[in-house]
Amino acid sequence: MPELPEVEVVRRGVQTWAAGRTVETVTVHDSRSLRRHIPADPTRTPVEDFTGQLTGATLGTPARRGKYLWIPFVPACSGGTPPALLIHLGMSGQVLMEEQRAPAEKHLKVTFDLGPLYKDAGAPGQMRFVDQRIFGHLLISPLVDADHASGSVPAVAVHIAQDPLESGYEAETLFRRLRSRRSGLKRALLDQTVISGIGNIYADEALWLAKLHYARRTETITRAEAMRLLSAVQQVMRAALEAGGTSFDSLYVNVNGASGYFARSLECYGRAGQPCRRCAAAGLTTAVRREAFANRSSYWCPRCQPRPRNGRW
DNA sequence: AGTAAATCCTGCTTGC
DNA sequence: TGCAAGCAGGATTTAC
Repeated sequence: MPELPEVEVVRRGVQTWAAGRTVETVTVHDSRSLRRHIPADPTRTPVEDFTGQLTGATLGTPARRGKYLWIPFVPACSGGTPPALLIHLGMSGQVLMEEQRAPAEKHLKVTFDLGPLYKDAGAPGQMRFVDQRIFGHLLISPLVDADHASGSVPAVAVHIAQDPLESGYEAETLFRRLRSRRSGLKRALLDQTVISGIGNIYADEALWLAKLHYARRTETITRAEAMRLLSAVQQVMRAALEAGGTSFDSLYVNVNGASGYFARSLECYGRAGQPCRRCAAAGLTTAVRREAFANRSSYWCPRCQPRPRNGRW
């Protein structure tokens, strides 16, 4: 559920409340949240290696690409580029700042006890990772230079494409990737190696805004359509970010504990059977439709986003 | 090689 | 009332 805007909200929270602090102790309550952590020391278990590397490390400025969030360790005087703590929220992951005395959440997975935050002595003592469905995960990964990156990215995330809110994102790159692919348009939008940060909800919102059908063949996309789609994606995500990251699903809570996605702002997703708002504004009545798609759902307006008929499947 | 389906996981909702 | 099936979905794994 958390997509780019929600992850960015978490990143900002981490920057405010955790950057510059030292990890004093780490407690792993459920090792499944570390299933993707590969020990740097092969004689250690993932939990031992994870806690060992983190204990005593100082957290730097958090960074993000698409739905991937990572916190580089602050380099020690003795040189070498340190790794980063990578956080992926999956669909139900939360990062919470809590007092140590606060009761454990039902789905608490990892607790980080943090040293003082010098700019704010009242900062909560713990950063917690809570995740009901365990699609999220934490790991420690070395940072490497990616050829298209302005900075460095975790080695485990080098395959992730730039996201549409990165400065200098090239619309032409998206156009070329869509044209060279033989697939449906929404499938391509959800492929994080094509463009990153888009999930099921904002994919439907952006397609609605751009008036494109989700199953439109990517190899027939025109340059103008690709530009229109990218603009729609950026518009939807900027609006979400402005709203503070939203989630009608109470599973998603941002780092400050406030709740998530902005349900009222959704124009299309989840509105099956309800009138398309753009059609309604034009005096027409068209019901939003829902169809099964790749183990989930797609929502679209049959008038605004008609299925292509001219052989462009 | 490139695309698509299957899979992981839990809790809420729906149907019989 | 109770149980079972259905649904939600990000990203990796497996299959074609």
